[in-house]
Amino acid sequence: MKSLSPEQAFAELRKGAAQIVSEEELLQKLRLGRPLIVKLGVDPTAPDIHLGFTVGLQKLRQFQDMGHRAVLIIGDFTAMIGDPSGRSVTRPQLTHDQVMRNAKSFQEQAHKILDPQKTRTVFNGEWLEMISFEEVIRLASRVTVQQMLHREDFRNRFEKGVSVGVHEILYPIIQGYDSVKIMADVEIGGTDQLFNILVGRDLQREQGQPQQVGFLTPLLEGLDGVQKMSKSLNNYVGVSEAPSEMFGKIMSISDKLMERYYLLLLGKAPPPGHPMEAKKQLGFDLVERYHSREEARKVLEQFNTRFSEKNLAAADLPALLLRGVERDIVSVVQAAYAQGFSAARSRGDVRRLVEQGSIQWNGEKITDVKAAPKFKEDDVLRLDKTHAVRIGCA
RNA sequence: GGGUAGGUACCGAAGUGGCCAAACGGGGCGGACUGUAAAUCCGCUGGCUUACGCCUUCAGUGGUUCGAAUCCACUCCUGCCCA
Repeated sequence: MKSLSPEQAFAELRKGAAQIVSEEELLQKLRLGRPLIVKLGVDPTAPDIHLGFTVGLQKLRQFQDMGHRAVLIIGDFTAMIGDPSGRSVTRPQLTHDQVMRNAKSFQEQAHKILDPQKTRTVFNGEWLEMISFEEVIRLASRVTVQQMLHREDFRNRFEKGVSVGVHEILYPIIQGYDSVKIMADVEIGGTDQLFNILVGRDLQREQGQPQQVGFLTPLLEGLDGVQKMSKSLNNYVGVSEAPSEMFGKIMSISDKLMERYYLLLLGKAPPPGHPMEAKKQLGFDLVERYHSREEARKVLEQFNTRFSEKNLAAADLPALLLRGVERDIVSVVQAAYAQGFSAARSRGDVRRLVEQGSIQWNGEKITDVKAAPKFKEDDVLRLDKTHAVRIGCA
């Protein structure tokens, strides 16, 4: 990979890009023959990296493999503001403590994709914490309110009468300043980052630096297939999720969405054949990538036993210990969610599940909330479509 | 700072003294049908309770009242217009 000509490298990099600002400039930079400084920023507003963010990370890795210098910027400072991009409401601001906790796990997860040896990680609080207000004003004078209002997210809010905080208006400037600080040649970001990246270019020019190239990757839709994948919408797949969950979430996406995932995550089209088979393959590949081939095999096998053959008895299920649990069905189911899946369900909620026929004991439906089956070891208790437990020694 | 309109459950939005745990829509959850797909149909959607019922909730605090999401006072927050 190292001996690519600039043109070849450019052609490789361009694959999977939504937009490059500008293509000519990127090519020129590649022709310089020196390692480029490639920036990818992330605000550790949540402790998990999800598949959506891996799109940019993978692109960064590609640059890295070509001998360029990857700089991962952890926005410990900016996370406290919250990127307003694409948001219809102001983000909650986080405390420094929360941010630092998130940053740590974030870095670990990013290294699943990046080459840790060759990645420079910096925190933007390093320079932003000591910036003077005078400097801020000077930077702010580079951007106009009109420019900000051209952004769809701000404009929408403005027109709908939803508040837009001044700190949010400052956000792109701060992000742009990061580019100045690390002298970025390229900044990678989702298409929603266009504006922020352009501000970075402005600020660099003002400082007499060469302007960074904006490298925009497509935004990956979340599990709902509509909105972009994000933690706050709870439509994400985290890279450090358990294999079975990761696989399960992939199996639940629509066929249409599967095509997007193939394209953006694996860089290819789904294989021909039954969409379900293609989806299993996708799930397998992703589990293999973020866990191991072994885990992927196991999870696929489990899925086939559990869902394709519907053989709950032979499936690998979390154990439920009944010691100290009231034996009425509602209590048992409630304990099963809590023990097996650390998912709390209220009694009323569980009662509803029972009444609506979701609960099965060894394949037998239980719809009476007053039932108290005589559970014995190895009994299988189905909780809902995707959750079941096996009774353990009591 | 002045004027004015608002703050209701996950979100949007009704309700303006008892019939309100609060219409309706979205989302979510469960079921049927499937391929943990889509579409469709049915049900559920504050907590505790087998149930009668009880408890907590309509920005916050304190009042009025037999009774308040609804009335009054003050406080906090937001939009719009003016300065």
